[in-house]
Amino acid sequence: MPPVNLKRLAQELNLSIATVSRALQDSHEVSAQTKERVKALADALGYQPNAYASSLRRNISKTIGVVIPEVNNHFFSLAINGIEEVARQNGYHVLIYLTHDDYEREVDITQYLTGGRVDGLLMSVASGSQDFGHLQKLYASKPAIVFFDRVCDALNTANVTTNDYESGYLATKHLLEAGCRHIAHLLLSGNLSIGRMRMQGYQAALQEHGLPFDETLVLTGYGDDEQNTELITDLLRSRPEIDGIFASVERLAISSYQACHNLGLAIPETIKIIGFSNLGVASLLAPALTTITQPAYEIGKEAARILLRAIEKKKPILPSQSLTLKSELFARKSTARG
Amino acid sequence: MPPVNLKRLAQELNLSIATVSRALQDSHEVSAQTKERVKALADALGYQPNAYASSLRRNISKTIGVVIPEVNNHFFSLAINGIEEVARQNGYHVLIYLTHDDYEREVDITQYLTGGRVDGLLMSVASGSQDFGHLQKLYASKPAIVFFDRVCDALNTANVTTNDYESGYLATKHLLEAGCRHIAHLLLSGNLSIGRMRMQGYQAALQEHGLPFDETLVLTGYGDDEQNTELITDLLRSRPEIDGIFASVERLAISSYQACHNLGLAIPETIKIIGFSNLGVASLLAPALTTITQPAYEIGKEAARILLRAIEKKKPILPSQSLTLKSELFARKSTARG
DNA sequence: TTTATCTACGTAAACGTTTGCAGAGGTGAG
DNA sequence: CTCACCTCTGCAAACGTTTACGTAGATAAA
Repeated sequence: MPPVNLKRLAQELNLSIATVSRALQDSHEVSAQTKERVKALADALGYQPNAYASSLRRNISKTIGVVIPEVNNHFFSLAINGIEEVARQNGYHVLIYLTHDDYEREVDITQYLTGGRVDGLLMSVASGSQDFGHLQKLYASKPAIVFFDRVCDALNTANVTTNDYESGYLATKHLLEAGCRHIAHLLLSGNLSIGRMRMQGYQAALQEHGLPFDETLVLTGYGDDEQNTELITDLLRSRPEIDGIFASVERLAISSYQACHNLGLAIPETIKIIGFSNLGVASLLAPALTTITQPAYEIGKEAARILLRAIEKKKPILPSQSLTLKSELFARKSTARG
Repeated sequence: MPPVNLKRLAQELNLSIATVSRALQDSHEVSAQTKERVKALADALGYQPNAYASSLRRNISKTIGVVIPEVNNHFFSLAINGIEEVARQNGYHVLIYLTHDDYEREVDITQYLTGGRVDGLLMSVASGSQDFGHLQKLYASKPAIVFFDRVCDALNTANVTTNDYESGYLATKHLLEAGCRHIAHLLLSGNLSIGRMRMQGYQAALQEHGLPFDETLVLTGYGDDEQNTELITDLLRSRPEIDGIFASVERLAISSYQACHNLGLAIPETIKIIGFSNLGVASLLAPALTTITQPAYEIGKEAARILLRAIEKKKPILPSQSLTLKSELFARKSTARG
């Protein structure tokens, strides 16, 4: 059985390939009658245009790439949800790449993507990244890029983030008002602007309460959860005065719980914990975890919208299109006053 | 600046396009010296082959599609992790599509995919699907398909699943041995073989303990979590004799917790709960949730391996290549003896 | 009548790659 | 010297689309 492509349709209808192609695109250059005939046969034979031929010819792939550290994380999975939603509504396909917070992988991936495979890119930078040379190369090579959450300041494009400074400030203030005086701050990387912002909020709140900023209370975690639990356990053991933890990442909040369990520290009596998290079951934890929750789904949607709009209009993305959404603080048991 | 493609390289090197193409593929038909020259320039100019031209010509896209109900679910996000891992190692790209357990969307998506956009497909069927006509059409249209977890028996291909009958049996038995006598079973769809298997295991365990199978204790949930919580709350209110819940899906286990909280039912004292789940924080819940945990990451990896092997060898996938991995039961507080 | 305009279709080139075939030049055997 | 063979390279077609351009016929304006 011959494949069902334009040529096949054209032959069966005694038309030229051009006319068939135009008919399927509802071109005004084709008579209504012919359009009918073409569409009827196309439906009957189940014609599906060859995406690669079309992409090649038009230099448009109707595909976007999503490059993120991990997917097994509520923030990112919700973001993907939003991205996929918007993409689908606009007839775009979504390619997914995971960096596992590894710099090397991120470099590899960005290289694949310079081939025009995608029309645009949504990205959240790996915490392990130090320089952004690979991103600049990628940026120069064409596709529109929008960063979300973990942004890269070095590129002249739009970012979709949350009010990280304010959130860091409020989280810390929340702990202070609950009575904490020695607050540890856990984060993944000091290189990312997102981490710096939260850190600055943390410092501002401390200062406002007349407390010194103690560098040794800042812990930078790795990718591996067990390793992080280990690190946090060590920190808590060696610094028994710590009475509050501000975790900048969901995973570190969980590891903190584990560490406290290990050491038999009572939450919130002897130590209070607040963390960035999109964990749906935060309220069901023992004890319920106080969270700063980012609107992950909306972030994904907005980032995708900015990207697709730029692609469709063939206009470059301007930093002025950046968006800042608000996170929300849900006070729960883990930071209740002793 | 002219684009950097084969033509450009050929011109600068005074070679033909054909020779350049062959050189980059390490063809034995090109002299070592020429290969060197070509590769050097390609590197220098940052040449990236046009994926669409290549796909068009070779009729191979080096891309697989992943069609799943949702991504905000630990089982699927871990599976994606495994899939992406294997795909990347083999130079494949991963397109992702979410059905949100909606039949219509699944039909739409399968239609996109009949265009030769992907070389193969990994799929977990939407719980809302009733007939599989769309899948049969898709199957007929070419690409290799491997189902995982939520399989479609109607197609003559390989499935990667877990020991669902056994798991359903063991979960129920676990509750029975903990003292439960009125066990509700929550699931998403009775149409999927996976649901039927677990249900049969549930029934077998009941029978073994001389207990009758009570249809009214079986609850079929929807997509929306709040709605499910509502349903479960109603069930528990109207049937106070229920002293055990076997949730066939992570989300239903969580909703069960919510329902118990709403009603002030003590877990595990008055009611015990076990659920299929890949929730990392299961042990941190109040109380810690007894789970049957599927090896989601391995499932993703194995499914991807079977698929890619078939693609590379251009051989059809046989049902005999199906794999059954083992789930593990983690007994925790939520099913402890009163 | 001629000329212009419009409609509906066809011709052919182009997108960038891969690959069958041919051929030029060199080497070795008879 | 001839013939065969091997090495390296080029020519050109093909993959399935899209689209600039051309054109035949019809209609309308002059």
